[in-house]
Amino acid sequence: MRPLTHPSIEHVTVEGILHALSDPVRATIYAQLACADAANSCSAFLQMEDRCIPKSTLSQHFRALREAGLIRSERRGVEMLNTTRCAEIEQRFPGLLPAILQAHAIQSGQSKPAKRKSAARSRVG
Amino acid sequence: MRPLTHPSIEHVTVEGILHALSDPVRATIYAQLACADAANSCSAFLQMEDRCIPKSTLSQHFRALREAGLIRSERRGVEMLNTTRCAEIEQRFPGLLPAILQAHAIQSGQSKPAKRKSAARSRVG
DNA sequence: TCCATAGTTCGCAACATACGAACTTATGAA
DNA sequence: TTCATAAGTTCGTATGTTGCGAACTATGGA
Repeated sequence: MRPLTHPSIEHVTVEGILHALSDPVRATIYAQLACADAANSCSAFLQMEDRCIPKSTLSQHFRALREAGLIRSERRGVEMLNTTRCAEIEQRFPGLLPAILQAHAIQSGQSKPAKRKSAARSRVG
Repeated sequence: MRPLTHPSIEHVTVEGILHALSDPVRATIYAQLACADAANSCSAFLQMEDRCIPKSTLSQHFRALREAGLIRSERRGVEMLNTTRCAEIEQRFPGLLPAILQAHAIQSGQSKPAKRKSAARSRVG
């Protein structure tokens, strides 16, 4: 079992970030991590939106996010705590992650402003 | 030969956009189209940054961009004119494309601010 | 018509992904 | 220590995706 590897922020690439987040499962995981207060374990995502993800697949997804530089994972006893590297990436690629997260929110309809009197494409931003 | 198909803006997805732009060749093509005044033909990209792209590969890349909703292509005589659908996408996913393009620019070192008085994190990437 | 140019499609090899099975690591109980 | 359990990882394989040369289609001109 090789140890967890995290790229330094210098080695994080735009292509890597986009590719990692172009998968709907990974995008969902990342979005949840991004808006979570505390770190999340992997197994918190075994069931997502009425869908079951196999453990092995989930492991690969976390590795993809980790190797893209999007999250940081550390072993904590028997489980793993995952946190986003938002701040670092924001510094390197300002505005990139917020824009992607917001786009995902818009697409999934989470960003409806609760009241839409004139349907004027009012989004979260 | 099937006719060119363009998804309606409603069917454009974030995942599709991210996946399309996660390829460095496509990202470069898109960036060039985005900052071009006039529409570009496909063959304008047969040679990019000291690298030759086969015609068939280029065709696939353009199809990928088209089907992701990123560009619009129309036959113009013997060639094809490609333009970005920036405005539509900006309306649907505000800020997404500018952020991605800027991130690519930062990564490729194109976005050095011309003056960097304190050498503040000004690395090529 | 024939020819040249600009792109597309086909076919195959190489690479990537999903997932069950088997494995490693950590923790607690006997 | 040994067994059991839980959380993740790695392996093997079936299935998808991608890159590219060869053959094809469509348009315009002589």
